[in-house]
Amino acid sequence: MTMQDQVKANIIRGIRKLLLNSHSMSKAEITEALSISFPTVSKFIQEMVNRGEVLSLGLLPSAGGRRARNFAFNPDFVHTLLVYLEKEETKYVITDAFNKKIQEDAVESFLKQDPRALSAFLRTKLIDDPSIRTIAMGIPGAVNGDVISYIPGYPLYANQNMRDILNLPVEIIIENDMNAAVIGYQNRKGLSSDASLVYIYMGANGPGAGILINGKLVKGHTMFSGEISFIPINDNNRFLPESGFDLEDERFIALISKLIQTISALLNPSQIIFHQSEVNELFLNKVNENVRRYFPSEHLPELYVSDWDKDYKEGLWDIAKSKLCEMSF
Amino acid sequence: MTMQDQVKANIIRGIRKLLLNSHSMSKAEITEALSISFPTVSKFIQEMVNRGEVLSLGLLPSAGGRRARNFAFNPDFVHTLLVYLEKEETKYVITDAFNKKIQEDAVESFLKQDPRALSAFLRTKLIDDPSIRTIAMGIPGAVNGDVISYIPGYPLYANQNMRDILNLPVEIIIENDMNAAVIGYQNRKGLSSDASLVYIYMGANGPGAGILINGKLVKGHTMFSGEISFIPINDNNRFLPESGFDLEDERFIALISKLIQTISALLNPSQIIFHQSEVNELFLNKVNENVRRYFPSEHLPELYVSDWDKDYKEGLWDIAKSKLCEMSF
DNA sequence: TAAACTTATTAAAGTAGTTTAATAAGTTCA
DNA sequence: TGAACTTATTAAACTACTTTAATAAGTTTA
Repeated sequence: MTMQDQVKANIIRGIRKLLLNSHSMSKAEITEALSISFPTVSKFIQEMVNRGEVLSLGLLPSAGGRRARNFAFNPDFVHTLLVYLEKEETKYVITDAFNKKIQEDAVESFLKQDPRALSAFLRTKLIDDPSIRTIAMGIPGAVNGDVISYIPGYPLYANQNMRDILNLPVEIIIENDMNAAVIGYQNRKGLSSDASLVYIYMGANGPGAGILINGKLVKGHTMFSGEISFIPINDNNRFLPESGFDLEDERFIALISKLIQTISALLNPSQIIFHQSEVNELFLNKVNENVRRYFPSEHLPELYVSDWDKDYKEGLWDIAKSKLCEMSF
Repeated sequence: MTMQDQVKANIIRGIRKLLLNSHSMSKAEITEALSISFPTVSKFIQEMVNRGEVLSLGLLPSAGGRRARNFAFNPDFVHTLLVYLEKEETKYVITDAFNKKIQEDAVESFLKQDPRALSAFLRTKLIDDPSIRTIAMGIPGAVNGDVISYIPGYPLYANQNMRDILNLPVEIIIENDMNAAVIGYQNRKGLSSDASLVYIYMGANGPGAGILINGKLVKGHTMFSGEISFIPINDNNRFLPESGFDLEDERFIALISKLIQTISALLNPSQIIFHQSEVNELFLNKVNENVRRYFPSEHLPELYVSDWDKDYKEGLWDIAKSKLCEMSF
């Protein structure tokens, strides 16, 4: 990719990102936001209008002079198919360019079946809605590029290159569910793009964490990061609540306290987030108080509860949206 | 900074980086390495030669056709003053553009004195060698931009903006010593620019770690990352070897094993590095064997010993070199 | 040893974003 | 209500990197 192709790609990505994150904008606003010249914005917007990607929305109220023309991303220029592969069921959502639901449903879990069954199912969705240009999938396993490198319990998906095996005529993006959730949280809360966050999920199949450092996902050398059940907090050299998830139990409080202390000492993130169905404010207050006895409080992260499902849903969309900004139409 | 200024800065940075990392290069080699056109390289090299930044070194042997002209960065175009602020003494090195030592000495520690004493000292060095354009300082404390945000034991330096208080007519860069060491290690070993490494130092004043994730230093929300003494491995909710640093002692082996297990479970780095004066191969083998009992061995990092002093020295230079590539002359 | 081939460099034409000037379309105020 | 001002858009001149062509300076081979 030559240097001016990169410049061009940068401009298009910038314009798309702005338009996808706001209802509508004028050329002057885009010029200002991207620090590029008005004529350049004008040229690119014209091209985007020509190919139906951007809609010209008429005139904005005057700001003291000639009224500016208003532009918005065409919601139906591209649709996205978001697929959530879960143990009990496979959820999917078809959304427009602004993440507005067009169709939503849950079907039998494909994780227990051959991936080709999933491929066939997705193909029917692509035929029903030819506007779909991207499929983003969330997976309860480790992802390395297009490959599922580790997915306990679902051998049919282990070490599969999903792009190859699904073999569909659209962009395929896969991501680990915890990683998607932490990205979703970051965006839902409007946190900075270089945030450092750790999202903790106790889960039925053992705990896990999604880790974002300097705004980038921490995947690890062998895609094994965030496997907090292997932190040797208990006597058995693991981190697993033998006492169960009893929010009143002192032992459970001590366990989570040590986890937080460990993460804080090593990474010093600004926030640690828990699933709202797993902990409550009272519990976190107790934990917070407990950790302060052993750790300087000015360096402790904020402890928050959040809605994991919402964060996960949003996160997968954010990942798809980033891809959308990169695509060429 | 407008878009084409960025393009220009990118090109200059690219050329400098190449020339500073190789003895000499032809224009064609630079063209190839940077994916920019020959005439553009030619233009920039010409400018750099004109201002004395680059030397024209004559003709290379023929590769089957017309012989190419050979270019190299002028070693004496800029000198750098590297300052290592340590407890017992302050070391400094003046180096040329290829990190060749021009002058080296150790003087009384400035950490116990007012920073203005350091300023006066550095000023004499700048007068002695007017080629010095950058001062890079390594500090046993947390650094946030130009500010020393935390430095136990040296209250005169705490919360000082070093750029302001030193008030010198050159670029000032400060970095934590552990962070510099991990960068130095990365470069000395020629590791990839997105490596994930943890450098562990037991130290006299308590242990610390320099953490590099996806090629970026992890500094933490309040510059408190890597404070591994606060990891609650012992019963007292800390990580401090009560048994002393006895490499034969089972308790010490267990302690380090748990530290490695913790780091691996959370971050899954490719390497964990120890100081060669603190551990030995035999000890690390024992630790490695120990961790494998509780942690999947395919996800364990490689354990290495390295020369901390060399890594630190090299790291501070690498940081200064990066700055040098950004500067305008 | 001269024609054919290779590689490096320079020159000229092409492409794409920026800057500046001109024009269009509003608002404000005497 | 029209002169002065404000903001948006378009047009033209400018700048800078790329591409292609021409030239320079070697090597190889019949």
